Amino acid sequence: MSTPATSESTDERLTTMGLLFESAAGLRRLFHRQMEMSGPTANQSFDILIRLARSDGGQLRMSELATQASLTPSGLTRAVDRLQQQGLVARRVCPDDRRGSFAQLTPAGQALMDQAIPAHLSHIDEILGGVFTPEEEAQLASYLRRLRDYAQEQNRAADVPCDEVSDLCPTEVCPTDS
Amino acid sequence: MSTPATSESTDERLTTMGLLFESAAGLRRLFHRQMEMSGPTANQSFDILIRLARSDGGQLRMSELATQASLTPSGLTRAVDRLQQQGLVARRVCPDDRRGSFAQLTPAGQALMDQAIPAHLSHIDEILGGVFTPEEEAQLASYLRRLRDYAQEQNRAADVPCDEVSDLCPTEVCPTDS
DNA sequence: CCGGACTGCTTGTGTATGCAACTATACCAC
DNA sequence: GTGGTATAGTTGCATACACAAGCAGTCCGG
Repeated sequence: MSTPATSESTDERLTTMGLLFESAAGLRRLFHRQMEMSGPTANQSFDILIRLARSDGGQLRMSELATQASLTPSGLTRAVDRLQQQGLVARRVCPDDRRGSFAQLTPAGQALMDQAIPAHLSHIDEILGGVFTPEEEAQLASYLRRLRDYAQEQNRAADVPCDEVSDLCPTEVCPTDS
Repeated sequence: MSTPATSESTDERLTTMGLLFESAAGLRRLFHRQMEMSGPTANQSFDILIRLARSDGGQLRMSELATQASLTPSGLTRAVDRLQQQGLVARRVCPDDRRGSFAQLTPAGQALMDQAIPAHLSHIDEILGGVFTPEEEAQLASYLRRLRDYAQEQNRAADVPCDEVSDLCPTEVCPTDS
């Protein structure tokens, strides 16, 4: 709202958004190549596996994993199906809530990640280290975090048509967790 | 196992990369919603249409458009097929090179974009204006541009395996195992 | 307890995409 | 010209994803 739609400034902003999508797509492809080289680790499955590997006990609730991986519940179900077929993860029923499931790395999955993650990390190091100074890197991360949080919040608000867009949702809460 | 831990700095970098993908995915969803609201304009087709709208004469070579939209030639062919079916773009044979095609906005496509772009721009303004100061915004754009250019360069280099790598790839053909 | 609303995940279906193979045109050496 | 190679785009096929509907388990007010 801060800026009226002067065609020049909005044009810059359009470009900025384009840069975000293009850089993400470009890096995704880059990682995709590198993965294929270093093993049969499926492309986008890696995103899921690495989040499990970084989680305590190598497990995560399906819904949490879906959020982290930017997938819908449906998409995550299929993705975990595939990984399960490959023997890399297993489903564990959540003892506290029997509706829920954990996805958990199997020993094979853990071993695969132990082998694959270092290459990935050094690839990332190469990219970020080659393009940014440490300060720039930190700043970029901060900017991106703001964008992500903003988008997440907006998306969540849109998902819950609850009492709707809060024009009049004063102290009344849509008390999302966290 | 519980701590695959390499180092902490690489862990931060992993997070930074994650933030890039998450923010892009989150914003993509956000735009997707907004588009559905304001018209039948297909989600990802918008990305193609807007690039045509911003190009001289509302037309672009297929290959150029594919690069800009982060699509493979195949993906772009289908996407343009769909838009053509909807009457929003047309294919024009390139007079200089009869292998090539232009994708060009039809009057209907132009009209649709004239109507749809302002809403999109104000949505972008709302996001960027709400999250960043102008200086931050400019800096973010600069960072993202570096990333995009790096990724594009690397991907292009990888597409042409034998020219650049020939140092270590003597007379033997690049051994694509499998 | 009992019924209804809600939540977490899965399944049915359609679609967008990538890769590999193919066609048609262009370019180059001779 | 003719043949070989490179380039622009398209097609066959497989896959990954989203949306909507469905199902089981949970929670809550009586």
